[in-house]
Amino acid sequence: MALKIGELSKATGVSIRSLRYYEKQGLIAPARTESGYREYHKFAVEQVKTIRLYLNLGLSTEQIAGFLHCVLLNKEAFCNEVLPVYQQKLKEIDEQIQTLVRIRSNLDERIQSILSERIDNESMEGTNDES
Amino acid sequence: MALKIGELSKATGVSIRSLRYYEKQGLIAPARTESGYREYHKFAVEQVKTIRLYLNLGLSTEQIAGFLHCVLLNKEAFCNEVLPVYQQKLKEIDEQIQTLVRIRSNLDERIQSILSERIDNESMEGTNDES
DNA sequence: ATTGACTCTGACATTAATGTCACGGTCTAT
DNA sequence: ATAGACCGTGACATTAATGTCAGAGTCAAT
Repeated sequence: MALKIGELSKATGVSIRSLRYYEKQGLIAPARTESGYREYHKFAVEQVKTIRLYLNLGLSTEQIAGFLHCVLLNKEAFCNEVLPVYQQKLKEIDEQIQTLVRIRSNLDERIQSILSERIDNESMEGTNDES
Repeated sequence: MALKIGELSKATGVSIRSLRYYEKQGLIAPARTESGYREYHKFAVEQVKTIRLYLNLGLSTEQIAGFLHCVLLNKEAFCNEVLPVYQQKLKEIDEQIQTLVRIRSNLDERIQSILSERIDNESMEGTNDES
């Protein structure tokens, strides 16, 4: 009935290394056999998939730890810790997008500038570069 | 006439630590006094600002090293190494933006979902959460 | 000559999640 | 009981640019 770590890894596609890491970060707390092996209950599969879901949203293990115990039992809307984390993350992502878009524009202008200068000089041959 | 590293740092706003790092990465090669002090010529101010410009475009010191010697002497359009780096970076940035936009949408949906569920339950008091 | 400001090098820290390795114990099938 | 597959912990590596510290040498002004 209980899963060993290798079985959970295969069932979830998450590496053993990462499962141990999640445990150290307080995201999952398997029982132990007498000999020290981790024993995951079958719900752990869903639990790990939930952790992956939040990690894929760009949340840190620390942030996830702040509400995971609640969302595993309730709908997100019932967990007061979730909304502020989402809103904070949304803000960060908007800032990152803004930065990237600004860089993108700059880069694009430079590329267009180079291309147009090359077209201008396409008629004349014999130019060189790369000192 | 020559600048010491502290003077160049003040003139450019770049930390001494970073100036030494740029040197190690092959971006700038100051002369040395007999006693081992770095001696920058006055053009180094512009050179460092150029380095900062490219770093702010998100290029790595390694990428910058690939064309810096050329762009310090010519217009970008004359340096064949520049365009492929720009195009590669543009591609990466577009991918990053796509990823962020996708996460943003997901996050936004979740926030809206939480908010609407809360509005739905606004009339009924006495609910609780945070097991 | 001494002090204070400056410089040198080398090293360790930072971030976050994951990979990988070493060494040793456990379990299972034969 | 023994081989082979599995598991345990702990440690180091990864990335990239920068901060910071320690210990030592240099320079300029007094």
